[in-house]
Parts: sequence; structure tokens; C-alpha cells
Amino acid sequence: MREIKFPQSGPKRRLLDVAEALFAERGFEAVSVRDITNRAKANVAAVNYHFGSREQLIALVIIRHLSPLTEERMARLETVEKKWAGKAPPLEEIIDAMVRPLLGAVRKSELPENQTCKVMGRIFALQGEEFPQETETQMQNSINRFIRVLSRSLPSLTGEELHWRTHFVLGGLIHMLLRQDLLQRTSQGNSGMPTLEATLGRFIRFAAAGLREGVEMDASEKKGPQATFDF
Amino acid sequence: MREIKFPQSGPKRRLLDVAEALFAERGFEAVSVRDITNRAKANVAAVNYHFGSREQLIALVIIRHLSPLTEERMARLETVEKKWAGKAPPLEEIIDAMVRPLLGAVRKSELPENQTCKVMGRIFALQGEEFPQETETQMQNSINRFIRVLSRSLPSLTGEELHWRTHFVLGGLIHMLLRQDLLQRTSQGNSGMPTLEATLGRFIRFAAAGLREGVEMDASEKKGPQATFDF
DNA sequence: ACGTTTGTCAAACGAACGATTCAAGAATCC
DNA sequence: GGATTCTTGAATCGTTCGTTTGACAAACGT
Repeated sequence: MREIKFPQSGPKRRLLDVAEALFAERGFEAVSVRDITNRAKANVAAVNYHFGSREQLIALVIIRHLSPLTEERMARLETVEKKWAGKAPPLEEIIDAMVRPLLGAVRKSELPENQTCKVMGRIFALQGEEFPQETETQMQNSINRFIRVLSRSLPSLTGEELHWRTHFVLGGLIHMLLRQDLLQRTSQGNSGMPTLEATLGRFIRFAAAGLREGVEMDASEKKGPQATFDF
Repeated sequence: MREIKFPQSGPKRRLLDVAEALFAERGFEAVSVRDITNRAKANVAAVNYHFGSREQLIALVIIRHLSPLTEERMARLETVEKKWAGKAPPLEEIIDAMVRPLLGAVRKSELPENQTCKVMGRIFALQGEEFPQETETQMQNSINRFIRVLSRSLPSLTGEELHWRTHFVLGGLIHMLLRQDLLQRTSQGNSGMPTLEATLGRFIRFAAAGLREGVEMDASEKKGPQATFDF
């Protein structure tokens, strides 16, 4: 497992950023190396020189986002589990651990918010063959870990039921990321404008309610910290 | 608005079916006319002769599914609204009206279940420009109508909140359709095997719970007909 | 100062794409 | 059965694709 260096400046970095912008706009398969090099005002050969091939460039864009995201997700899940040592954590905290890292990624990125969201959504929406091999399992492990933690808080659900509900949640998240721009402009008054935060908060409450459907909870965890949830 | 004739047999119908199978497997953009005509054992010119262009073939595949689906959705919504004349219908019935037509479409089709689901999911996942113009608005109207009916049953939600929750639901539906094959083979024992029905039932309960989050309901409609829901 | 590395460039490669053409063939109608 | 219309076949059009090449120049180490 070799370390990957991401250029912080220079034409290589610019190619990465331009590629990401185009991927966000049109999707991975709909962008040609000529599209990228044109917008970046570079030569056609630049992509193959710097990245070896179009596919490796795509893989790099994916890894650049997915890798730190998965890392923080795992760390947050661990923290939540430790905090409730043995006890079943509230659903909201579990979902938060999976979702909040997105906010951090958007903040950290110098690129526009919408663009980062879209490319994330496109990454999550990838299926089997279109995934860079190693990345696929990274994504799968995230989900499996997520399900495992959830199952402790929803012991009355069968594995199959939980599996499906988890994927309903994941689907909602993907759709939110991909359509965020379309729905957000409907949002009147960008007054405070932490709209992504607000949306993620909405999503967490929605997902938790859906996951919880039909299961009765202990008084201790019922509704959990929902009222004071800090999104 | 001219009527569209769908061939029930002959090579034209075969091209449509083969195209649909390939679209389900790889997505619309990833399929070339040569892929289609090869598998259909037809000449390369066949697509352009019968359908005018690749794009029109895609549009026809989309319309063939989307059009009857939207029709039945609207009819069912109307029925539900009439049944509860004035009163707010239970969420489960509203979602059912939007989702059950999928089951009918799968049943009616002679093509494999997974394939029909996938192509449906791919259609729902289409964005703006990649949509056949007229079809886009048809889809939009479905959603808006859906939201309008929902809003009567969830009067305490702001428009924005309802908008988002609706799209979380839609995202879950899309993801379910696209990944159905992957998740279904995990399902142990295809004993009774109405797995799609079961999944749609799961989805309805999940979505209803998510939509209902944080709103208190009248005793009359609380939990509605959930226990006896016939999925 | 010189050889090596590193980056950029225009040009071209073969392959695949959607689409068109035109002639031969099948089906249909009078 | 001959004329007309519909359907196929092979060949080819002009593009665009990802990738490769070789020439050229700046930057670097020694």
C-alpha cells in the first residue's frame, strides 16, 4: 500500500482541479481528456504525461476525496462507539458520524461547494466495474462498518431489513448530493446560508426516523439527543 | 401531442428490447448503436432506419416505461385523494400510489425483473440535459403532484422541509432500483420469492417514517393502515 | 560548460463512434 | 405478375476518442 502524493500547486494540480470540475458537471464518463486539457489550457498529452492515463486521473480524483472521507468516518464511528461503551448509540449520532465528514471535506476544499458535493455524489453512485479496484472495497467496508454499528442500536431488525434500510439511506444521501444545486436555489433567502449544514441536519433526522420505523426504543435512547442536535 | 405506436413484434421491437437490456446493464451513454445491433444480429444501419437516430431510440425506451408509469401514478393518486375526500390520506397510501405502479410495470414486461428495475432506476436518475425534453416535464409533474398531496398530510412541515424529504425518498427509491440485483442475491432462501414486493413494502414503511419525523399526527391517522398494509 | 532530467508542444496514430449512401432483397398492393 | 413500398446489407463518411511520438526548451546537478 504505497503512499500517494497529491500536488498542492503547479499544472498537475490544476489538471486535477479542472478534471474534478468537469466530472462534477457531466459525470466521469462524459468528460474527455481533451475537455480537460482545453479548459486547463494545457496540451492533450498533458494528462497522459502526468497521470499515465485518463483512468488513472479519474482514480486519483476519486481517491483524493474518498480516502480522507473514509478515514474520518471510521474515526468518528470509533469515537461514538467508545463514548457509549457497550451501550447502543443513538441513531442520530451514528448517521452523523457517516455524514458530517462530508461537511468537512466541502469546507476544506478550495473548490465551489456545489461542485464538491456533486463529485462526491457521483463517486458514491459508482457501481462495481466502474470503480478503481482498491477503492471499491474501501467503500464497501465503510458501509459494512456502518451497518454493523447500526445493528447494535437496532437489534430487533433482521439483517436483511437493516441492509435494505441502510441502502435507502445511502440512496437518499447520494440523491441529495447530486441534486443539491437544483434544490438549493429554491431555498429562499440565503440569509444565514449554512444551507448544506441545514440539509445534512434534515437528512440525519429523516434517515434516523426511517431506520427506526417500527422498533420501540428504550426510554433512555428514545429520540436521543435529537432536540439538541447541533446541525 | 401525437400518439406513439410501440411495435409488439418484429425486428423493431427486438431492437427496443435489446437496447433496453444493454441500457440496464451499462447505462444509456455507455451503449453504442453497434453494441445494440450486434446483440440484435441486425445491421448497423437498422437503428437509424427504424428510429431516426440513437437519441430517439433512447427516448423511445424511456417513454415506453415512463409514460404508462406516470399515468398509473396519477390515477392512483387521484383515487387515494377521492377515497379520503378532503381528509389527509395516510402517508403510506400516498407513497404506495407512487411506488406500486413499478410493480405492475415489472410484471407486465416480458423482460427480466432486474433489468426492468435497473432501467427504471436509470431513468429516474437522469438529470436535466440528458432527458428527452418532453419527458423531463412529465417526470417533474409527477414529483410536484406527489409533493402537493403529501403536503396535505404533513401540514406542519415547511415547503422547503417537505421538498427535501421528498427527494430523500426519491433517492432511496432510485438506489433501490439500481442495486436491487446486488442486494437481492444476499437475500437467503428465495422461498416465497416475491422479493420485489417485499422490498417495496419495506421502502414504503421506511419512507413514511422518514417523512413523518417530528410531526405529531391525529389519532385517526397515526400509524394509519400500516399494520394491515398489503405489500 | 555539458549531460540529464523534466515539462510542453504540435502532429499523428489506430480505433470506435453516429450517421449516410446505395444497391439488392423481401413484402405488399393493384 | 409487375410496380411500388418497406427493409436489409456492406461500404464509407467525417468526427472524436485515448494514447504515442519526437522535437524542442527550460531547469538542474556536477
